[in-house]
Parts: sequence; structure tokens; C-alpha cells
Amino acid sequence: MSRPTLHSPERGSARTRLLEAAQDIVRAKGFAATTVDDLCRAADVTKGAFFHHFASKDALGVAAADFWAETTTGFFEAAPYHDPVDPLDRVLAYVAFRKAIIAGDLAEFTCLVGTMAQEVYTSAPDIRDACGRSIFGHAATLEADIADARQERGITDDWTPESLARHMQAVIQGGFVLAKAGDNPELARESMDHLDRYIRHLFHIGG
Amino acid sequence: MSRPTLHSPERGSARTRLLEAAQDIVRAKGFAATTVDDLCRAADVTKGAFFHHFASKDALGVAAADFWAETTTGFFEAAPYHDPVDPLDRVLAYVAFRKAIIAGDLAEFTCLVGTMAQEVYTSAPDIRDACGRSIFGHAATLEADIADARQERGITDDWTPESLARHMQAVIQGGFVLAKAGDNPELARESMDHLDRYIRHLFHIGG
DNA sequence: TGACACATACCGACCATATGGTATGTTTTG
DNA sequence: CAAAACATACCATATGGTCGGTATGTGTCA
Repeated sequence: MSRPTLHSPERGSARTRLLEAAQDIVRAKGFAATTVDDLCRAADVTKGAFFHHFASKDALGVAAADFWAETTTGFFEAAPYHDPVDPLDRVLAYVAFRKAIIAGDLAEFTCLVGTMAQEVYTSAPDIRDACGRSIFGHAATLEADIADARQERGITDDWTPESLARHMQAVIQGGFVLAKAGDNPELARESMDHLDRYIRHLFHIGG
Repeated sequence: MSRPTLHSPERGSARTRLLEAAQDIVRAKGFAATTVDDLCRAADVTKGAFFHHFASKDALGVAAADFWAETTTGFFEAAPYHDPVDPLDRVLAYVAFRKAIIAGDLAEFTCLVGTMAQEVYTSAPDIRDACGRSIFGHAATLEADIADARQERGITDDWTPESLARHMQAVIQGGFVLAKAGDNPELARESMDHLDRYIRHLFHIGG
């Protein structure tokens, strides 16, 4: 779905480099504060190339959100948290994985689409919707494991797999907000620990 | 601490009107996308007045975060969730209160400092720190009730009142992010329900 | 009491520059 | 060769910020 130009969409094209630059810069400065020139400079591309590939700055925002969805989908599909045979173990392994990849600089592990959605949700509905597709699409990938775990463990409490999957994303996003506000990644990990504990409680598992 | 000018700091001054305008506009458009002219127009104030009261746009950002901390502190102090005699009931009443005030437009109930922190955490450390003070200061107001509830209920599990208080804020902030991304306030309420369930589990309370 | 010094609050025109976007090329590629 | 991919110069405007000026107190002292 990566806007496959007829010719060569191979890695390293100007379009791709711009989208990759957007991931880094927008996560660090936000979308509005990121200028077209910032992106061109980082991607080593001229303005003409930028507007050849994107009709406007907002159009790049949409494309960046879509690109983020693609890359993260691939990243999470290849992650090792799918390995356990027990579905609940897979869910808990997901949380552990999300916690484990919190490392280095804040802009390296926080979420592009969560950041953008906060900023532009009212002024750029197109971007907001693209961010929404990314977040909720990712949440949906957790539903099957949660549903299987529910069935396997005979859980009948009144919460749904869809709802828990979304809540997990909310905790992750909220952890990022606090980590940024406190300038401390540990704050994000802390909330993941609470999320882990919550899920164990939901499935009646001791510490 | 509201910069009490010697003369008349009475409500309705240009400075206050600008800070109130900032609450509305920044929550809707984000800080970077909010222009000084936007604020002056909304506050019915000239640019001269703006830069008389604030040395720069960033300085207004800091003042807006501080102003937010003041107003929300008063708002939550006056809220009814403090009434229950049982400390755990107060904690749960807080969550119920946070859920209850989710109404109307997204920009009306979402958090100014959470939004700003996400945007400027790296480009404007002063604003980020002011946002952090607001968020973590508010979280701290919950710690006493949580600690009392822990003691009263004989809970000795390995989580701290400080940590839970922060996690509660993370869930709230994350709920706002999802509500914006999905353009649906119900998504924020949904996470509050999970938070309520988590706290009940932590204190070994049935549905 | 009145006049003077002084501070604060506010006004509105102006400025330098940054910014998104365009027009018109030139180069590359299938 | 034709179309896509890029480059360069340029434009209109938006934007943060400045600056000189005015109006309204406020304290002080003769």
C-alpha cells in the first residue's frame, strides 16, 4: 500500500527518505513545528522533490502516518512475542516486549501517530484519521490472542477483547505522555508494569 | 503565584484573558499551530498587550501551563470525590469523577499540559517542565488517599501509591490520545472503566 | 491638596524572516 | 522519446517580535 510508483519504489528514494525523516523529526518537534525545509534538509532532498511526491505538507502527514502503520506492522509481526503457545503468554509477552523496546532517546521509541493525533485532530482530519487507522489497526492485532486467552481460561467477566486491546494502547500512549512530561523513560515502563499486573488480575493469575 | 501585579490583578485583565484563550485554542490546535495573533484575537487584545505581559510566545506557554495547574487544582479541590469517608471510595470516586466530566467537545475536556508536553518536550524544555509540574503535582494529590486505602485494607503488594497515582494519570492521558485519534470521547471513558476495574482488583474488591 | 515623578497597562504600525507553495527548468529511466 | 524524478529560483504571505507612544493610576512631598 506504499504508493508504489511505476518505476522504482526501492528503498532510498526521495519519497521514502522524506517519510523516514518525518518519523524522526515529527516525533521530536511535533508536526506543526516541523517545516518542509527541515524535512528536505534531513532527507537531503530539494523542495521541488518534496512537492513532486506530496501535494502539500498535510499530504505528507497522511503519508507519514500510513508509512508508520506499514513499518510498525512489519516490526511487530516479526517480534518474538508471538512465539508462546499459550495465548495469554503471548499477550503478556507483548506487554513485556513493549516495555523492552523503551530504550535510548524519547524520540526514538515514542509513537509518531499518537503524537500527531494529539496535535492535529481538529485542524487536519485527514491526518487524524490516518493516525487512528494506525493505532486501532495495531490494537486489533491483539484481539485474537486476548479472545483465545479468555476462552481458554474460561473468563466471562464483562469486558471485551476489543476493549482491552484499546486500553493497552491507551496505557502505552499515556506512558509516553508522562515520560515526555517528566523527561524520563522509566515513567513509561512503570505504566507497562501496571498494565501487566492488570492483565494478570483479569485472568486471575497470581504475581 | 499568579504574577500579582501591584495594581489590579482583577479577573478579566488582558493577561488572564490571554491565558484563558490559550487553554481553548492550544487544546484545539496545539501550541505550535497557535499563533500569537490567534490568541490576541480570541482575547480581544492587541499584540502590544501580549508582549507587555509575556516576553515571548514560549513564555506564554509556560504561564499557560502554570495557569492550568492553578485552575485545575482549584477545580479538583472543590470536586465531590473527596467526600467519602473510606479512602478507597475516594480513589474510586476520583476515577468516576474523571469519567463523568468527559462530555461535550474533545477540546473542552482534554488536558492542556498533556497536549503541550507531547509537542514541545524537546524544543521547549521550560514549557515541558511546567507541564510536568502540573501533571505530577496533580498525581501527588492522589497519593494520600491511595496510601490510606492500602493501609486500611492491609495491602502489601509491591506497588507504591506514587506509582499508582502516576499510572492513573497515564491512563487518563492515554485515553485522551485514543479519543482524539478515534474522534470519539467514549474511547476515553472506556479506559477509565478499565482503570476502575484495575484498582478494584488491586484492593481485592469484587465487581 | 495639588503637582510632580514614576510605574504599569495597553495600543497599533512596522520589520525581518520563515514558511508553504509555485513555475520552470534539467536529468534520469524505462 | 516520453514521462517521471529531481533541482533552482522565486513568490506571497504569515509570523514572532520591536518600538515609540498614550492613558491611567499611585505614591510622595511641599
